[in-house]
Amino acid sequence: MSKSNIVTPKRTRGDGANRIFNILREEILSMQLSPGHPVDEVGLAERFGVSRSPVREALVRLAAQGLVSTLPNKSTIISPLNIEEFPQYIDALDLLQRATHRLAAILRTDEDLANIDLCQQQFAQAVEDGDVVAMIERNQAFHMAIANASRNSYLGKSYSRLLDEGRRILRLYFRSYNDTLPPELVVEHDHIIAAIRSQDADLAERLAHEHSIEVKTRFLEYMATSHTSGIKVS
Amino acid sequence: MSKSNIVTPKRTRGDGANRIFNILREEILSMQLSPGHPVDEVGLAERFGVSRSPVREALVRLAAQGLVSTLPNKSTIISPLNIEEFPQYIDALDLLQRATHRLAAILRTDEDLANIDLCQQQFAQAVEDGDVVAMIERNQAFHMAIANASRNSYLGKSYSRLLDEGRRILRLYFRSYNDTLPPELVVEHDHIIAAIRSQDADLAERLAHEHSIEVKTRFLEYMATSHTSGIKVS
DNA sequence: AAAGTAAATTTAGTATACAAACTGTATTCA
DNA sequence: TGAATACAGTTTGTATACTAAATTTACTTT
Repeated sequence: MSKSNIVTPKRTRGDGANRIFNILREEILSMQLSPGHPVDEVGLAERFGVSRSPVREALVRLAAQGLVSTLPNKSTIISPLNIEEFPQYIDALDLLQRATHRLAAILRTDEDLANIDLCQQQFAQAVEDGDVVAMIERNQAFHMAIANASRNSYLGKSYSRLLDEGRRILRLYFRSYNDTLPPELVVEHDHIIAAIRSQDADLAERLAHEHSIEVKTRFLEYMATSHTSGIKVS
Repeated sequence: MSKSNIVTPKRTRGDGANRIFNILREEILSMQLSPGHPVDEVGLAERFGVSRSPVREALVRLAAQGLVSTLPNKSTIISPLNIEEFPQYIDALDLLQRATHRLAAILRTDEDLANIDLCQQQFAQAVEDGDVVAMIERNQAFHMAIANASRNSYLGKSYSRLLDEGRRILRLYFRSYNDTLPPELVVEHDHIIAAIRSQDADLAERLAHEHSIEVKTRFLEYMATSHTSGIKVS
């Protein structure tokens, strides 16, 4: 193992498009690339040191997930997030969340519980650190760990898709906390875990529901706050 | 308009990959291309009279929808359908179906109703004709017309995705009818329409649920029938 | 000066060319 | 005879080259 792989980061064949896809996906979901921003194929090709082909494949896959929108014969752009659909989004998320969490309470194995606990630990750490980006990621991982325990890949995939799609909105949502993340978030998760551990399906579903309703309420309140109401204009 | 466009079917630029995607998707969903069957890029390129590039783009998009599976550096194949997950599939479908149909009953406009009626007409025609393939298509269009009336694009997309993913399984399911499609199928749809028209959300949800449960029951019965039980082996 | 049209530039879509990885066969050695 | 390695053939992933569409710019015309 004396071969220095510092310079060459293992550019294995077939990995190019994958790599670009993952990086771009991360950058889009974390809002480093802002919605509506145009995407330049040749620019990306240069940046990643590859040709347009793998870049194109990555973009096609991102488009399939709705993360970028390609206008025919014109530039592709980072998909704008239409915040006016937020209530509908939460409705959908709530439904899938209730379903997966309920099933998880019934079907979870001890291994599932261990997984969920681990995710919760990491989530709590992110909250404590006040690291919003990490926290969103851990939050998603936490709920997906539960969804995986529900033993229904179809629900799991739909739920995962929604969480992904909403990650950018959640990024906005957590701005409402002004970067001081309250420990209540962790406590709620703890309650959900307890319900799943004791296999109380009704409770798990109810907590999941309250969880999403709280997100909805808080976000709408946040959106409703007028930041200019204190300014006299007359 | 004297220009003969018989030979050249309007090969507009930018349409190539799209065209191939749609055709292949249709062929996969209708089971003309059997699950597990390998897909040859150059073969497809020759068949459609294009290069590998648009074929590749189409395949990437099909892969994103789970219709083909690409093994890295090896051939891509038509995704196998794992029938053992059928109960889970129906569970997921049932949930989304209930949700969309309930919301549709509450939020439907008169225009939605007209749409739904139209789809039902075409569905009934396919049943009468005993055209299984057309019927599956119309059935999907019917339920999507309802889902569109639910005014929730997130639920709509998840539901649509499930319907797509399950179309091949439904193809198997309808084999249980031995090509003599019973008019009961049409009647059930009529009941759902009536519930949505009268905006009876509870009823719409219940009927949607019964609809999927019936599919599940019948399919499992069908799968359980032993076609070799009449053969003596000892 | 405003508007319309034509040329030029940019960029997306497609075609082709090349290279790496996998498959299978054959030959060699134990 | 069987296993292992090497070689050939096929195929995927990537690079490059080309074409057409769309936007921009400049020029002409009223």
